[in-house]
Amino acid sequence: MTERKARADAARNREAVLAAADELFARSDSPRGVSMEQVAAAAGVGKGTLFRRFGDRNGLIRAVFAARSEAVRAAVESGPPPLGPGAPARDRVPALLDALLGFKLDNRHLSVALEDAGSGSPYEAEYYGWWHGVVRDALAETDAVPDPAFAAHALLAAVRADLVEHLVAVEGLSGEEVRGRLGEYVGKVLAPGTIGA
Amino acid sequence: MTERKARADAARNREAVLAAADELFARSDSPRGVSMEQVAAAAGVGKGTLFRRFGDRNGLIRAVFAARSEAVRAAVESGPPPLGPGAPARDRVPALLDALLGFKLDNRHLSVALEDAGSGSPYEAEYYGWWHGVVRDALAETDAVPDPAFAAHALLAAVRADLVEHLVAVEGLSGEEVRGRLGEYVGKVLAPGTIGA
DNA sequence: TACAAAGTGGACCGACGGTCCGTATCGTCG
DNA sequence: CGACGATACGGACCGTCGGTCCACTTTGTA
Repeated sequence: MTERKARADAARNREAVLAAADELFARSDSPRGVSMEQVAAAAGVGKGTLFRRFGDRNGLIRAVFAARSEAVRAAVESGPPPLGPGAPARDRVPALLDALLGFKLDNRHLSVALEDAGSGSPYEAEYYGWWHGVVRDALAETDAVPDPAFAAHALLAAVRADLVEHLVAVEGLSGEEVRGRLGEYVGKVLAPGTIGA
Repeated sequence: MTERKARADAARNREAVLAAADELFARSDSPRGVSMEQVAAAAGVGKGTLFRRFGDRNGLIRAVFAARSEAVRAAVESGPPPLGPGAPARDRVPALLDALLGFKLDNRHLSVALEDAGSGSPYEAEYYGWWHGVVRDALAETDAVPDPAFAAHALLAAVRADLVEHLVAVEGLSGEEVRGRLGEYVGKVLAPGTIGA
């Protein structure tokens, strides 16, 4: 029964890796540009350690991403309205999407890395299911849309990391401009009006 | 000035490669599962030939994709309404998206391969720009939406290959169900109603 | 202090994308 | 028809990367 205490160096290394990876992904232009070996080196850790802790490349990316998104998640789950629970759904849906967009803008490279198909479908990632659930439920409350589950998918697709990246990097929109466009679009989807065919 | 005639074997090989790749991508579950070497072998061709003709893996995928989508493209550019030109924009937008969705349903694996971030952003692919232009212009005619360019991006995002794949393979929807959901959603976006906040 | 569990790191492996170049094939022209 | 140059071929070869493995070190316990 006496359980051994977790080793201190393990935790320290975990943090070091997370920090190093975060840094590297943020710096690099393409997610593919950062190799596991680089991350290991930057963290001052052996490759073996890295794989032991995170399983594979994907696991590492997910872990970094999870750490980064802690704050938004908390804000959505227990923060003040309209982002947090309690606000009228009509206000909350745009707030949710705006928050997610903001996060992707702030963590573009990391998000692209996560959504890279090479890392398995983004739709399998735990974070996606979570967002989808939140948006779907809020959407359902509004009655604005015939199929909240599908609409949630469609709206979330509008803030896909590579699309955001494209809008900013290629089309030259500023973050604020993208937010504005998205807000209008979401407004249109939520607008009262003919439903169905 | 007398130009040499192109060699016959070159053209033949090109077709063989295209066919083999098409076949392999369709069969394989994950695009990553098909290697250039496999394609070369299946086409009865050396690896060097393959890279010479298509530049790199990406080029090959794009070429296969282009060949496959010839038909839809023609239907959109010069086919009968509502898919082809001439139909009222309000009818054409749903038709366009439905056609694109249908294509992705029929060529799921290939589409996933093309949109794989490893193959550069899908937004850089020539085919995306083309679709975006068509949808944007049709959308602009409807006056249903404040920013046709953004709305086109958002609507196209709703039929991203990996999302479609997820809906079918994980959520278990049939192709027809997805079409129905998408149709409703597009209808909502196009519906007359409050614009903006 | 001694001992074992937990953790470490880097050599190693197989696979893959991409290059290179000696060789075979095709079209042309005398 | 024969020979020649351009063109294309193909597979050996290379560098890199994700992932594995295991001899060795560190940590906590008694």
